[in-house]
Amino acid sequence: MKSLPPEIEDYAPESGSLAARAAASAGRPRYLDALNPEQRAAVETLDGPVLVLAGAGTGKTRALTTRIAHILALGKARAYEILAVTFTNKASREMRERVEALVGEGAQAMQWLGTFHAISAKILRRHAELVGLKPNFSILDTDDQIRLLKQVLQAENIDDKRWPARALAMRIDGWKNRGLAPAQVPAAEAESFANGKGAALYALYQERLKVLNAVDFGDLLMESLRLFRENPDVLADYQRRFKYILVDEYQDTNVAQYLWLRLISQGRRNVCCVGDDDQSVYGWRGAEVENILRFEQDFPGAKIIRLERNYRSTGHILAAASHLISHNEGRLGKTLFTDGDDGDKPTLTGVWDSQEEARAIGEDIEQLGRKGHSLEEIAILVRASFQMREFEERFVEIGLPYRVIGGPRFYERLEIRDALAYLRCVAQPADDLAFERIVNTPKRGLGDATLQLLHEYARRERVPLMQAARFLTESEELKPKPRGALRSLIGDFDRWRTLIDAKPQHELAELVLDESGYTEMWRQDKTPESAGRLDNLKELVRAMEAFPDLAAFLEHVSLVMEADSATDQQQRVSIMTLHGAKGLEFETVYLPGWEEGLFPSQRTLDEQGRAGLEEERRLAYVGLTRAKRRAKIFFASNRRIHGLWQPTVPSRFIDNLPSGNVEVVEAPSASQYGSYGVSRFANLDAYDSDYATPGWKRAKAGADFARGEPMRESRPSRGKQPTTIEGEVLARSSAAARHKAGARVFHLKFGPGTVAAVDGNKLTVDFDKAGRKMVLESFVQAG
DNA sequence: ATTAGCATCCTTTTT
DNA sequence: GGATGCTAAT
Repeated sequence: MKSLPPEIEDYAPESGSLAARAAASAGRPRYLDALNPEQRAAVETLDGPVLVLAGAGTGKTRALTTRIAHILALGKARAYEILAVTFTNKASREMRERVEALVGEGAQAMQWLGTFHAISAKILRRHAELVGLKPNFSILDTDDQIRLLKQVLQAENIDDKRWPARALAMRIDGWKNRGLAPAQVPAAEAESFANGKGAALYALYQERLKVLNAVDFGDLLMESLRLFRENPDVLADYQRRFKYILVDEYQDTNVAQYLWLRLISQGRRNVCCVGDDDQSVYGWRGAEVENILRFEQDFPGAKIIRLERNYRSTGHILAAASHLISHNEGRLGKTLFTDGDDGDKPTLTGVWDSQEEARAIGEDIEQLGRKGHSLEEIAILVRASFQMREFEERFVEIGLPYRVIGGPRFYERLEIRDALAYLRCVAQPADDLAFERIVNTPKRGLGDATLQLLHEYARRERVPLMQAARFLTESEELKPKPRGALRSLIGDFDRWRTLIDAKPQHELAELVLDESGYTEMWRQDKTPESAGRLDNLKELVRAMEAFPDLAAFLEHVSLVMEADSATDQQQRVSIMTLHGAKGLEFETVYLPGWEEGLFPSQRTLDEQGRAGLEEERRLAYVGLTRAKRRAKIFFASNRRIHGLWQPTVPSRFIDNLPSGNVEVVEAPSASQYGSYGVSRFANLDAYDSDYATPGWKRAKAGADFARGEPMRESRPSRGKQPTTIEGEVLARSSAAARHKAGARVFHLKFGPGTVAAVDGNKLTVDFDKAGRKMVLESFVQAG
């Protein structure tokens, strides 16, 4: 077996060393003074499994980073003997920075600090051959993954209209999240795709990945799991190596990650997981709250430490958030408290539509700005990214500087992906997906026909496309023109490849992009974006300088798809999704779009039922607890969905707020826009009554009425709701109860039709005019 | 082989 | 209302 490199360059005092003893004898180290008793327990309880339940704003990261510093200071382990896993790149960067702040350069040696995916990739590269890969395997992103699946579907003659590659990708991801190899997929689920071919397609896809010497995100976990299971000696080595293991955001781990962690921690069992069950918001991508709820069973003898003292928010905000989240069942339960002021009550404002919402929030922010508040301390947190546009448009109009966080990412841009495909072809000649992407970009006269030929040959001879191309240019099978183009392309790649070791990677990249004609292509392009694209390419080349070599850069790119080089000094308001806001805090937080269907998301409700509702509520909790001093909730009575204006109903989460801690506020200068919708809420007396007052109900009924077709079948009438949870309607329109085969329905776009089949929330409908379509149940009304 | 025009899908959330 | 992917026309 392959032994691990020695890493002797890292220094940390041996446990018995002078330095360690000096530190110990100096009494309590200074960094412990900054902690409260619970945090200190989280830091000092080093041996055995520990679960730290850290509520929002309770100093979780501080506890975690101090714990690392403590381990290092006591000499219990060296930096490279600590495994510290986070969920996002953002979190691991922050952790590294903060450990560095505590222990200085020592943090540099934390080479096992990173995301589950990054660490898995690192391990996998060291032992690639044991799982049938070469050490330079490519990591495919979602886009590549779908393109590959498309090919698999095509090869199997499966209609990818009826069975879209995207849907298959989601299923496969789901299986991988649950740690299921193709053979382990439950029969019932395997059946459910393409008439029972689900698992078989999964298996074929895995085969293709191996041929391509590639893995997808899920494989990073799956393959390292397999590596550990099939090679106990390798596993034992890592078990021995990691003297202390820390896991951040434990509530977000999926089954595969849990299994991975359990394997790797069985050695010394010094595992410390930090998390908050109330902030578990990634269930949709396989996170299992159960993991954290079950911790004590999984790690017998575990100590549980609760951090409940909140340092972030004022009293009313905390009260509102706590009351909201108390509507969830299945919590471990924490009671956050603060010694601080009550502060301002969170506000609740109703507006006519989403445009007025943007207008009102824009004005409110301007007002704060005039009062001297920093825009950096203001954020707008939305449920879904399409909500952002309205704010952007409005803010551009009024000249309010803003920044969208988590928007289209640098490495997802077309030109960047193309450039990377070139580099991947240079570094990893077997990377067919990359090759395919750029064979004809810029245009070289290598179209479908040529590619078809390449594919045939590659398939027959079981070689990568690049090699197929090489052979074909030497035969007579190609017409002269494509043959020449292909030959010169191959020649280029061969030449570039000889330069890998001769030139710094950023210079090589520049050369490749120029010689391939790629930059020229954009220079010729006259569309308005082309200049920006060229800038991005320059930026890419510049970013490469910081890496030791091309391979290291490509690794970084596949795993850390982000780049925020915007280093301007101007203050900006942040616009981001609620998911993206997790872990952040702001003085003032705007929470727009609290409407049924949008938040909670109808889709989540339809697909996940009660678990989905609770997750949405946790998201609301996350949103509220981001606010330090001001939280401002908005809901609109009308919103444009799929280009059509639809009346909306205030979110049930508004009913979950404690009326005593919330203030109902009229939108600033709303009347000038003739918004009669607002006044209803202004009249609502929220002080001495709950929201379930006659006034509130009237307000809601008003929204119903605005729907135009008063109380028709478009919504289930009160009283015979399909599913009820804690007195709440789960799904405003649950398919099962509403439409049966044969029923007449009406669809806004397709018109009247007859239901042919029902599949969960999807209906197959024979429309009178539009023919047979599969539509979401929520888009049709009984008709 | 390339392009323009048309149809269709969609809209969570991310490693 | 918008992007993406396909078909049909050049």
